[in-house]
Amino acid sequence: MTSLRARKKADKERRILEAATQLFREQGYDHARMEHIAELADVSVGTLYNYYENKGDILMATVNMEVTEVLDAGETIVADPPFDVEEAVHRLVDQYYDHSLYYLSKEMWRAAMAISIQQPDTPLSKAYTELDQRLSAQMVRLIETLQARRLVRPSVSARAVGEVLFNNLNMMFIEFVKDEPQPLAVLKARAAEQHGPIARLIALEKTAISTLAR
Amino acid sequence: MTSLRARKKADKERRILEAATQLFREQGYDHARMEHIAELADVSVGTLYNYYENKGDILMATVNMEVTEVLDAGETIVADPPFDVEEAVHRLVDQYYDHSLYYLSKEMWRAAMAISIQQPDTPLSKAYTELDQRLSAQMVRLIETLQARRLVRPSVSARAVGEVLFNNLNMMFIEFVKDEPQPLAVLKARAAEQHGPIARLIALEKTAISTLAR
DNA sequence: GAAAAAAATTGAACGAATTCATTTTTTAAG
DNA sequence: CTTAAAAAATGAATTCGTTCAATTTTTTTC
Repeated sequence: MTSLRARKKADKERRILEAATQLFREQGYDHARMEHIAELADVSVGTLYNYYENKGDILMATVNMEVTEVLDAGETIVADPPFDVEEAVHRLVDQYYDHSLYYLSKEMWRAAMAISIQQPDTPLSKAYTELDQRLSAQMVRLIETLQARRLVRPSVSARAVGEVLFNNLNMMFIEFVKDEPQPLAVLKARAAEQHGPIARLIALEKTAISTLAR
Repeated sequence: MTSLRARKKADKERRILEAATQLFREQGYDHARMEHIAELADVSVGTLYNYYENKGDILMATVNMEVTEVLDAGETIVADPPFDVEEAVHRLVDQYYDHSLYYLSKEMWRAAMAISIQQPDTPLSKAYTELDQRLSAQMVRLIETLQARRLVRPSVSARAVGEVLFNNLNMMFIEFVKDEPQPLAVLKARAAEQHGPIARLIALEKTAISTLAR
């Protein structure tokens, strides 16, 4: 049987995360006060620190849940991608992007990315970095799958191309969250402009080489 | 004639920047205390804030000087690149990387990148972002130059490929500074692994297509 | 079920960046 | 050269995240 202590603990951890996430969304990560989070979660400020290392850690817990969802959603596409390289890459990329602002604001993403860079050795930052690596691996697998289906030239290094594409979409996402007014549609359009030419470079089609389009 | 006031001001700004940079290098950005910087620069703490918006702003001033140097150094390579795509890309990338740790520690880079993401609208963060865009444009120009010399397929979009390569090297640099023990040589080797295949994809040579090597 | 041990909670105290009312210095006006 | 206005400098007060000694709650032991 789960002890009273264990139950209380799980309950409090959930309450803290919910309270914090609510405030982060409503007021932004920076404006949210630890005191206020504690109040909402019905614990003392000191208790917050028994559950999370610091304020950023609470944010990272939320962000990691979000990224995990994105990863799962991506799996569906990799399992059965469209029969066209450019189309397949766009589908995966757009799904990442569409998911990204569902739970988290740009300001929350900015804070999370800053934390993952500045404090890379905390457990939840490491978890975040690992999730990123799994997203990258997912893109690599997409290219591999397309290659197995003879849509991508066999001579291409799926690993290199997949990782480069991922790093590119990731960097573009950073620019996107830095630019508060930039709409999602603009991000997608810009990403498409860059991934399109790469996709056509690696595509294996009769028309591929003659239409290595600009 | 420059007024007494203007001279004093310029002198103080320089003193503050030097003091701060020294402490950031010696003790790390995080451990350096504003009080200590003020003391070294021979001004009061309050005065620091008449010259820079906040602690991060002082760091960004140093970092921007560094990036400006990298940009200038890169110009030399773009003006007269090696007659081989892969070689040319590696030269530029390696020069970026070699320069990066000359004045700034990994810890300083981490802080600077975190700041540029989290506070993207301060003047010096915007300047940093603009410098980054100019580095990206430099890579695009390298590809264009190679294309003009018939080393890169004319059908390739220099813009797309250049930007993708830059975003990739930038993202790899972020991973590098996050990973304190990773040596520069490993960063370069990993970057080469990814840029090599891309370079060979866009290279225009008799042997190009048959050696689209993995 | 009482006592001891372990775990969890608490909030006041601390540390460090930042702010701001006051004072000092420099420039401009007469 | 005085004096008023403007600019710059100052450091004490404020803010907010984080720490930690003391207290309370839960579990274990006998």
